[in-house]
Amino acid sequence: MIFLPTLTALVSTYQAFNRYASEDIKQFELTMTQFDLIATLGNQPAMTFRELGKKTLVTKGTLTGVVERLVAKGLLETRCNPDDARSQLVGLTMLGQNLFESIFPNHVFHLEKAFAQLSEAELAQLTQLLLKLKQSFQS
Amino acid sequence: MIFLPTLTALVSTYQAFNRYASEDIKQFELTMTQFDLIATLGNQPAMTFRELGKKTLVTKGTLTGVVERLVAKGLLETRCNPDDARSQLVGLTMLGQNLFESIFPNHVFHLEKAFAQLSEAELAQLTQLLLKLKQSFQS
DNA sequence: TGCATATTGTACGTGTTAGTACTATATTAA
DNA sequence: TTAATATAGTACTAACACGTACAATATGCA
Repeated sequence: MIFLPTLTALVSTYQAFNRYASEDIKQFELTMTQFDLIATLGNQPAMTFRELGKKTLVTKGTLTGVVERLVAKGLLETRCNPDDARSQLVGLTMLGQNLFESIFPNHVFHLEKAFAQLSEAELAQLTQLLLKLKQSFQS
Repeated sequence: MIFLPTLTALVSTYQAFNRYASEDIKQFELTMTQFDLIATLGNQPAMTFRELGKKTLVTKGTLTGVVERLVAKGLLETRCNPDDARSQLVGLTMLGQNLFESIFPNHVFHLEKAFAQLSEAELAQLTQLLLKLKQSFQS
């Protein structure tokens, strides 16, 4: 059970990040997942559900609902994919693009403040150790 | 945005852990959160909702439902707290205790296999860096 | 071509998850 | 002792999250 402190640290840090980021995003009436989609689509050409899900780490079943709500808010729009009739392309509307531009830099700055407490070397090491652990879980 | 790789690593490693652990636990018809409660209550005297929530990092609103389902399965039981009429004590039933004893060691071993890919020094360092980051999010 | 197989996204069910409001009970201090 | 305040747990709502099943479409190969 020597790994228990590490496991607890992983889970509690993830939760702390979620709370920290959520608080900032809440003022825009968006959830974390919704913001993640907006951020991923910002300054990018429209992409398929599959690509969007891969980039945001959101599974396709969840994605349907989240996109639905963002379309209802007028922030996203979908259209048929001319290259594949099974799939659709999702992209920001003008409104979504404007929102992205007005809130994204501030949110990045908010996150930067937290991460800045770690040096670049520490960030690199943390990333490397996390990815090594992730590998272990996937093999 | 130098922190982005670290953030992605944090989120994806957390998700990878969840999948890795869930797969093992699914065979017992339990969810991760349910198992977490069983594991926390194993070999322990009954505790209040508050204590249980604190140890498992589950908020009280969520806890009500999770405990409800475990009581329905006959794995947990609640009783009044003689020291405080507002609260209840939650503990394992005999069935829950038996289940705990039969599955907990195997699950620990399953987790150990993954964490064993990192040395003790790496685990310590990872823990330290994660906690430092967590601190940043909380201040 | 035509069939077997894989992929895309939706529908649906169960179970968290967080937040807010609420009731009941404890605690504190005037 | 009473009034103000804090705490424990429940009720409820909205939104994720994941798995499975499904229909429509693509793709591979015989």
